[in-house]
Amino acid sequence: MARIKDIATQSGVSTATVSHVLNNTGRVGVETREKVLKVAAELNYKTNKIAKSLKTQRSYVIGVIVEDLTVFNTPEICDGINEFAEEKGYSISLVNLRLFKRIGTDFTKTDVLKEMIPKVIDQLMENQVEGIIYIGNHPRDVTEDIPPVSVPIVYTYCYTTREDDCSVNYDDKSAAYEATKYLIDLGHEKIGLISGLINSIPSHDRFYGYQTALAENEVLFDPGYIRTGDWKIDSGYEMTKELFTHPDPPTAIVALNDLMAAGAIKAIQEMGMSVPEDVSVIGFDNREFTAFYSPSITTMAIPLHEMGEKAMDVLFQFIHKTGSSEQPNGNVQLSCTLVKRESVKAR
Amino acid sequence: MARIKDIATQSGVSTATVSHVLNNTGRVGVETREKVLKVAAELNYKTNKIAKSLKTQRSYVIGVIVEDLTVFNTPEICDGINEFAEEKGYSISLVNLRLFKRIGTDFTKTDVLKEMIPKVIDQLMENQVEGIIYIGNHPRDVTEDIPPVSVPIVYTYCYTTREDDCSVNYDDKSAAYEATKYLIDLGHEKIGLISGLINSIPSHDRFYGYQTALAENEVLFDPGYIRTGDWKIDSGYEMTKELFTHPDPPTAIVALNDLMAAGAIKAIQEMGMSVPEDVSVIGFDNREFTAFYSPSITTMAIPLHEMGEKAMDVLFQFIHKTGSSEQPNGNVQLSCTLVKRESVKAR
DNA sequence: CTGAAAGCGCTTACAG
DNA sequence: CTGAAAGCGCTTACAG
Repeated sequence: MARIKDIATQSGVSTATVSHVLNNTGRVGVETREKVLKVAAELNYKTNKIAKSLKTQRSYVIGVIVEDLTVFNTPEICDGINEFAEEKGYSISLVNLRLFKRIGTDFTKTDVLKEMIPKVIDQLMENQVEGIIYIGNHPRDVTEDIPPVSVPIVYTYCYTTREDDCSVNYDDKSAAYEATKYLIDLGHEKIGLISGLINSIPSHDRFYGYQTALAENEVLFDPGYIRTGDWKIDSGYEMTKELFTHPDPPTAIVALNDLMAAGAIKAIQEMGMSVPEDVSVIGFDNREFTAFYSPSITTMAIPLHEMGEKAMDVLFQFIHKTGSSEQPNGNVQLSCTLVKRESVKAR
Repeated sequence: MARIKDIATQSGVSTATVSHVLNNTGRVGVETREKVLKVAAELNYKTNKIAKSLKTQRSYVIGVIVEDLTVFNTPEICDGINEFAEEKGYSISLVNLRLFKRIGTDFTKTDVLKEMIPKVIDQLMENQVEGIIYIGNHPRDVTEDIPPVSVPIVYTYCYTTREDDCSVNYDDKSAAYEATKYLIDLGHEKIGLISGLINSIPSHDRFYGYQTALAENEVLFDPGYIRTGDWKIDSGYEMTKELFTHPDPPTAIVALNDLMAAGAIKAIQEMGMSVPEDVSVIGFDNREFTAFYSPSITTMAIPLHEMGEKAMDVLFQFIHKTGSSEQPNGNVQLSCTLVKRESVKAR
């Protein structure tokens, strides 16, 4: 590998001058400049960024910690980070906790997390990252799991209550409101809701959005239309069967994720009814399969790509501390988008 | 950030000695050692790996170039790389070409690739990566798209004909053979095949596997049972309808990917038949949705995780050049696994 | 067992 | 406009 010193000797100037022409800093005579550039090209010179980083104390790398790369939300968030980082000239050091494979979806097992996180943060710090983005698998408070860090850290698809730290998420309440409102506007008044696990924040917020939509549009709230699932397909199936024991069964169902929506559709079809002719079903997450399902499933798309971009944007602002007062903080919320497909029909 | 020099002054020894105790190199007196360790802990010392790398000329980082992180195969391959890299103490610098978003699935537009690849490889080289793994989106020859690199590079989910370079892939022929054989063993003799685009290597190899299975089991090959789709769901639907214009229509269909299998199921159901009661359907890829589909789809799982691990393993061997003769090379092929679900039934 | 010194490949005041 | 020199934070022969 050619070094600056090689260019210097071959072009008969000092390393200082070579550095200046390579970085366009300082005034260098035009012929000196050309000579140096020519030699650099001949030698196929590539900057040693390790050396440069050491001297300048800037690495231009950010650490991205993902709880699990193979969970559906993560690649697209990462993609957004990549896009923005590429623009800004940052490299990504990726750490994959592989959490799902290690502990499944049981986030009460945070001892595993508590043990891993400090280690991977240390690693990242040793590699001199300028900031960290932490991508969760499920929206929840991770403040207890993640120790304070001496570089900026922004959380996405999870959040922190730590002051000065920033998270970027999506707006669950509005999303559920919009989904419910969509059904109401289509003439539905008996709208079943299949919630996820009750101890989860999305379940709470989405339920709130559902209720608000009913209230604001003067549709009576009937607790008999509410069931609690566990996010898995089978619970959507079972809760739907239960919903249809109601004397005046729903004409539409909002499932709080796509898997339960698929379960709901299966149950409805099994009961001899058809989606959307007899019952409309709407999901949440816009998982890939919803487009392939038969019928294709109307669902709320989470702005994953935008969350990644925004997270990187916020991190970038932290790193380059723009005017002290404009410092971003708290929880940024991006909007979801309704993706209309075949599983919903006007009443 | 505390430096070795800080530890040295505070514990009254030289930086050389501090370095020795921190790295367990050289003999250091036990009380000196303890003193140094104590001070290091007090100062919350973290190695500056940038400085260490510069001196030792080893970065312990490998570059992972993915054609598109959001395409289904990529996260799981990455996950395998992560697992192995973590064990071996390597960091991952992730570069996402975002190819699908840039050019879709038209790999004839390789000019975009040809322009991007040298750039990202240069970046990686400037960051002093010790090796590179390139993850394709579709099995194809990428030799023309990727210039020679001065560090080891291994390809996965794509391959190269460049000598000394190594690719790791899965065995398409055996996989298709096994899928077809499975149907034959269940008593099927009229087995339709819906191929992907004809210019693709997987289409070729899988067709070969299908034919071999028929031949070896003395099932007559009927070209009337063969249709060519384009990997998309609609083509599976349409080709299935065509297959059923055959005077003696198939009792089972092998679709060369899961999307076309989903299309096939849809078509079969629409024609008033049932899967698997009337027709069995088998897919390829084990996409996530196949488990949620109704009926759930029997399919061939590609060993993505293992491919990632193996790629990292091979790269690791290149980096640490174990005995010259054992150098891995050529195309490593891993086996697929049949995932049995509801869409197939004995005849 | 321990330390002084050189050097990895860069950048950057500073002097001329 | 150009160069000599110091230094970023480490490691590692080498000498003692």
